[in-house]
Parts: sequence; structure tokens; C-alpha cells
Amino acid sequence: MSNATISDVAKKVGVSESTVSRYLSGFKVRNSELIKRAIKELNYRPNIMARNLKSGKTGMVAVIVPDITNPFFAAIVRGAEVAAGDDYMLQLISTGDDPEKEEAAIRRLVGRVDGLIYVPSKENSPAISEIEAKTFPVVFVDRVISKMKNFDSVLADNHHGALLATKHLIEHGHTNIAHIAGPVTSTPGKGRAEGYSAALKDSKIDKNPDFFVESDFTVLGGYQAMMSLLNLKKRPSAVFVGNNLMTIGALKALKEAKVKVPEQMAIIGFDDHELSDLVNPPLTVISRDAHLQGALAMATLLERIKEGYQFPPKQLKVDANLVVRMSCGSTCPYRKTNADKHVLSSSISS
Amino acid sequence: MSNATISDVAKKVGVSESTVSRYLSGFKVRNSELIKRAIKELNYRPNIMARNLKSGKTGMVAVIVPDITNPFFAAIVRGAEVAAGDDYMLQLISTGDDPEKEEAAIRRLVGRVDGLIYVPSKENSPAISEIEAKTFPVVFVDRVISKMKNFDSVLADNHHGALLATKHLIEHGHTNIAHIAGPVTSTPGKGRAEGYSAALKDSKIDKNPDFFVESDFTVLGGYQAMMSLLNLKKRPSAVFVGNNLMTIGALKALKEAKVKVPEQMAIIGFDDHELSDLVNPPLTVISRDAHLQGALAMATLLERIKEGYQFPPKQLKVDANLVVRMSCGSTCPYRKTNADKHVLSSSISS
DNA sequence: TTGTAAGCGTTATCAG
DNA sequence: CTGATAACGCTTACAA
Repeated sequence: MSNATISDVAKKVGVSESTVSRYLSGFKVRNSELIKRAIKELNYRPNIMARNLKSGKTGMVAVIVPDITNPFFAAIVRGAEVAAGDDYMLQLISTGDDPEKEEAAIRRLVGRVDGLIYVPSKENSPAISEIEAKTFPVVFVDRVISKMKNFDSVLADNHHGALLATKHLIEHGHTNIAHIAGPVTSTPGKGRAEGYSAALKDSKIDKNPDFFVESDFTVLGGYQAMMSLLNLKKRPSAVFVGNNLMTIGALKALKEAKVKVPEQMAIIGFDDHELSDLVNPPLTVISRDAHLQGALAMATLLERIKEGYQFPPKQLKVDANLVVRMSCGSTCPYRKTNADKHVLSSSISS
Repeated sequence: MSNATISDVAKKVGVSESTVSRYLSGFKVRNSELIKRAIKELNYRPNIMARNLKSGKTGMVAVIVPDITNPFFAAIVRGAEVAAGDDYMLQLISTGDDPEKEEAAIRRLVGRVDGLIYVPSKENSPAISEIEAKTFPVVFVDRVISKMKNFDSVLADNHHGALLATKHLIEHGHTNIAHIAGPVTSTPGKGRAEGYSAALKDSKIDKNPDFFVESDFTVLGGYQAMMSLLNLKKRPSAVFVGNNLMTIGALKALKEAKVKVPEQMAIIGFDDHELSDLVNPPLTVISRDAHLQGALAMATLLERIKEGYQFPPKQLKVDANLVVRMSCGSTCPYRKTNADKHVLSSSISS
């Protein structure tokens, strides 16, 4: 039975409920030893719901991600969890990229959580009234909703990452460089597309509209996008793919079409993976620290929960790094991705 | 302000709180239209904590996994989430394979959730009193705690999967077959090791103790295990690796040691991955449906929550299938893993 | 330091 | 169908 109440304890010891309550809150009380014993014997556990009702706090933070199955989002969640420590527990929602589900979920969250770490699927998601009303604090991660740009957020330096990726391709002599983009209605989709364009412009390479294909961040989308690229009369010789899942799809297409990488098609992805250096050929990617993003988001959220909207919005950004392997035809020696090194080198800017 | 209470609504309409409460519970009341309007205007939302306190229910189910970052566990979580539908929301805990954290987490869960889906890290974890006391229903997934074998569980057919894997190797003419095992103190570690042994025995192949190395289900562990295998005076010609992460580690070791797969070393893994057919060479694996495991677990748990311990423990098992690709030297044509097909073909036995 | 009592917001009971 | 009243289990003024 875990249904002993504070009153049971009080009765057993012969004090009032308040005394037991005070003991529990760490105050000095006379019969603390007796109370301690009674609690043990009755296996008393404070009823959290009752506490929450009194305090108005829940000790919960929600994390909404498009897809927990994507290792990148899983890393964000994990980062958030470790940053929460013993203070808060996590409620997880993965929405399957469905803005309506997101909205419904957020509505259900009211009163259940003290704050929200939110990775929205689309920038043009309906501005959610619960958030606008600041019913509870929200920190956006990786993506923001455009109408809510002045909230706390922890993004990645998508623009710079894409710039690095595209320049890497250019440095390898490519001029016909395609980009398989995520939805340009999403923060990373847009940022990476812009970085791609900027790199081309910097090098005075004309943009070929055929070489820009907007997809949807999924494996299938990446596959189809690459196929359409391969069907072009004039194929690109290199492609920068806008996220991890689409890169997998693109590689599948390349393999199926028996296109040699990097000889016939150089490829660079966004977001690293434990298996990236085992695929054929080892994949050159842009990498950023998703775990850190999650942790920073949680830290920011906890601050916000504690201090309210006293301080101005924090807009953090983690940097994006080039991890050179073989898929762009690099002659560089093989470099092992070192997770630890990576974390240390991640710089944060606001 | 979402802090309007039922009493505010009642006052505004000029009825009693109970009437509003009844309206909310779907009963017929006279002024329902007025109440409806008042609720809208005041933006009233029932206070969940108060409801929970009254009802003793929380509408939450906890999921404890060793590591949300492992795509296999992520799939379980996702499966559980979709099976929960709109009835329950998920609280996620990943413990980093630390039994003590598990225990602490479970303790904190009391009163916060109506049930638990539990993937314990070790079979010999301390039998947790909260669970034994049936404070809330628990369904074990993928792994069980040995002292609690007669609880609800949804396992995989590890024995059969390992048997398939090892036989596949044998059919390719291998007799020096190693196994990189997970902890034999874990359910899958033990089951797969036993399946491996059974296959050897079936084919009257003597077990070489050098060829059995117990590891820890991590990338690093797999790497080290493979390295130790490679350092053997008499190397195996094939190896069955006991989970996805160790397989990655083993492949890294193989690559580093420039051992050709499958010519010099055939390899088969347990658990498929989106990237498995893109690594070099495409990886032959045993696959089972983690998403289904999660979904079944949630279904069982919800039943248990609703009906209590009326019905006997359900011990479900999803089957394990061989997905043949190239890493065992198969001459079979390339077969694409088809997730949909896979779900349909997953059979369940109890 | 301690006990009494009020209240957090809801729902269930019971009489009308 | 409705309204008053009493819980659910805890915390916190307030008074002693």
C-alpha cells in the first residue's frame, strides 16, 4: 500500500499533519526521529498530485519533436534530459511532422507541464495561442515558428554549415552543384538553402534552378529528389543534401542507379551519424552537436521557469563543422569523428 | 489567463459548480449553451492536477529505456506512443544503462503515472519494491528482470533469431564462428547466446571458447570484442554480433584492421537499420519489429490499467527474421528491407 | 516549535 | 436536473 497519507503518519506519531509536512520540507521539528520511523513503517510517499495542486507546479517539462526515431532528435531529447538532472522529468511527444497534432498536443499540455522544449515541424505552423499567451515558457530548438521569432531558441548555424558544405564541394572543383533542400518553410531548410546560395554567389557560380530541389527531410523524399537530379539532361557533379534522412535516401538512389560516389557524383550531407564512416564511401558531412542543443534548451527553459520573463529572449546558436571523409573525393586522410572533441569545440553564440 | 476556475464559470452563468462540472462530464444540463459560452469567454480549462487528485489517475504512462539515442529503443518508444493514442501521454526516462538510476526513477514515478513500460538494463537489477508491490502496472519490453519473470512482457524471439543467424553462417560453410554477445545477464544477451550455441550444437560444431566474447551492447564494446577476436592466433572466419551498436563497433574494427568483409570475415548483426544496406558491404542482419514491440507493450499496459490483475500475465513475443544482404558472402540477390512488409509478417506468440 | 483551519480546483454524494 | 457539501492530500498563514 502506498496509500498512506500524511494524516496517517501524523496520527501514528501523535502530532499534527502540519508538523509532518514541515518535517518533510526540511524544517526542524521535535519528533523528527519518530516521524522518520513512522514514514518508513507506513511506507508513506507524498502524493504528488496533491502537492502539484497546491503549488501549481508539476515538475514536468514537455519535449515536442517531429520524430523521436530520427537520431538527431533523439540526441536533442537526451541532451535535454541530462540537463534537467533531478529537477524535472520529461514528457515526450513526437508528432510525425503533423502541425495539427502539435497544436493539439500543446493544448493538452496546459497544466501538465511547467515548460516546453519545442521543435516545430514547420515555420508557418499556426501561432499557438497557448504559447503566445505565455501559459508556460517555451524554448524553440533547431526550428522556430516565424511569428514567434522573439522567443528563446537554440538553433544551429545552418547558414554557415551549408556554406562550408558548398564551399567544400567548390574547392574540389565542382561547379555543377545541386542542393536537395528541406522544406524552405522550415528554419533549417531555409537556412541551409540560403547558405548554399551564398556559397555559389561567393564563387560567382551561376545558380541552375534545376539543381535546387526542395524536398521534405525524409528518406523517401531524398531518394526521389536524387532520382530527379539523375534524370536531368545535364546532371550535377556534386550535391549537398540538407539533412540526415534525405542523405540516406539520396545514397539509396545513387546506389540503385549505380552511380559511383564520388567519381560520378560527390555528395555531402548535413548531420553526422555513427554509421557515416562505414557507408560506402565514408560520408563527408556537416555536423553539429544536437545533444548540446538539447542541453542548452533545457538550461534556458529552467532559467525561464525560475525567473519568468525578466530577462530578454535568449537566442543561442551552436556551430556547424565540416567532417571530411571520402564522399566528396577528398584526398585528405581519414579522420575519425570524435564525439568528445566535438562537444568541446562546439562554440555557442547568441 | 488560463486561471479561470470552474467556480468562475459557474458564477458567470449563475449556476452551481456542480452543474458546470456535470456539463463538462457530458451530462445533460439546462443551461448548456450559456455554460459553453462562458467557458469560451473565460478561456476556462479544467485544472488537470485537481482532477488527478480527485481521480487518482494521471493520464500518464512512463517509458524507461536504457538509451533513447539507440534507434531500436526509439522505435519502441514510438510504437508505444502511437498505441497510446489520445488516451495517455508518455513520460520518457533514459537511464544510460544504470540500474541505480532506474531504481531511483521508478521511485519518483509513483503517483506520477498510471503505468510503466520498462526496458531494464540488467536481468539482475534489484527487484524493485515499487513494482513488486504492484504500485502501478508494469510491462517489460525486450528484457525482463529475472526475479519478475511472471509479469507482463513483450520480448523478441532472441533464441530463434540467433539460431537463424548462426545457421546462415553455417550454411555459408563457416565452422569457425564467433559470437560477440551482449551481457549474458540481460535477456537478449542470454537468449542470443543460447541460440548461437544451439545452432552450433545442431550442426555438431564444437564450441571454441575463444570465439565467445561477452561484451556490453555498446559501440566501443563491439569494437574491442572484434579486436580481441582479430588478435586470436586462430581467427574465426565469421561472427554473429549480438546487437546493432556492437555491430557498428565491430565493423569499425574490421575496417581499421583492413579485414575484408565477407572474404576474410563474414559478419551478421542483430537488429536492422535504415543504413544497413548502405554500409560496405551491405549488412546481413536479424531483424525484428521494435515498433510493434512498443505498441504491444502499450496495448497490454492499457488493458492492465483498465482491468487490473484479473487476467494472467501476458508474455508476448515478436519473431525475428533474417534479412540477407552481402556481409556473409551471400550470392543471393539484394533484397530491400521493406518496413511495411515486415510489420505484416511479424507474428506474435504468447 | 506546534496545532488549527483554510484552501488549491475538481468531482461525488445526497437531498431536493 | 440542480445545488450544497464533503472529500482528494497537501501546504501555509495565523495564532498559540
